[in-house]
Amino acid sequence: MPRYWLMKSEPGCFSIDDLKNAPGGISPWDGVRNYQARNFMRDDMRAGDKVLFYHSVTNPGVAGVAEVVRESYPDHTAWDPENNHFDPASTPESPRWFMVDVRFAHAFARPVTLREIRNTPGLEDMELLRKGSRLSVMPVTQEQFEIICALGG
DNA sequence: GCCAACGTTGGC
DNA sequence: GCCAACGTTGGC
Repeated sequence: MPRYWLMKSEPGCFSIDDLKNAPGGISPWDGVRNYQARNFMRDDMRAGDKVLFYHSVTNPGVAGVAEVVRESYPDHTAWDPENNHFDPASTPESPRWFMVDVRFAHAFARPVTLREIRNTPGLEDMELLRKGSRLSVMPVTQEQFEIICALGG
């Protein structure tokens, strides 16, 4: 049974086009430094799960769809002092942060904006819309996933 | 265990 | 740039 997620990224940092242009359209989803988001990736994501790729900050909205192709493994960027997401508390012997690999599936012809999500019946319960929500990795229902794909064309 | 201070996220 | 909301840290 495939399952469904929404993952946020600032397009200035990593956009859906960056994923599309990565080798094989595959990239690690690194840099997550929030325990709840980490737990979703580490404990619950399975290869084959579908992902709504959400662009935050600049024209916030869902830009397209990706798929989980590798289940969780340690996020080595946490071990690199030169990396923005360096965390000295994480070590190769005892990794604190984990990531998955995702593969580009497709980009929506028309991004589904946050405003549109807010105004579409059937999407009002999305975690994304919860006031103050900052989760960067969150589950969505199959119904929510399909409504957004239909809006995206 | 409490909670104030701080840094970050992210919409607008 | 502003600021509300949140998560983490660290003193006590």
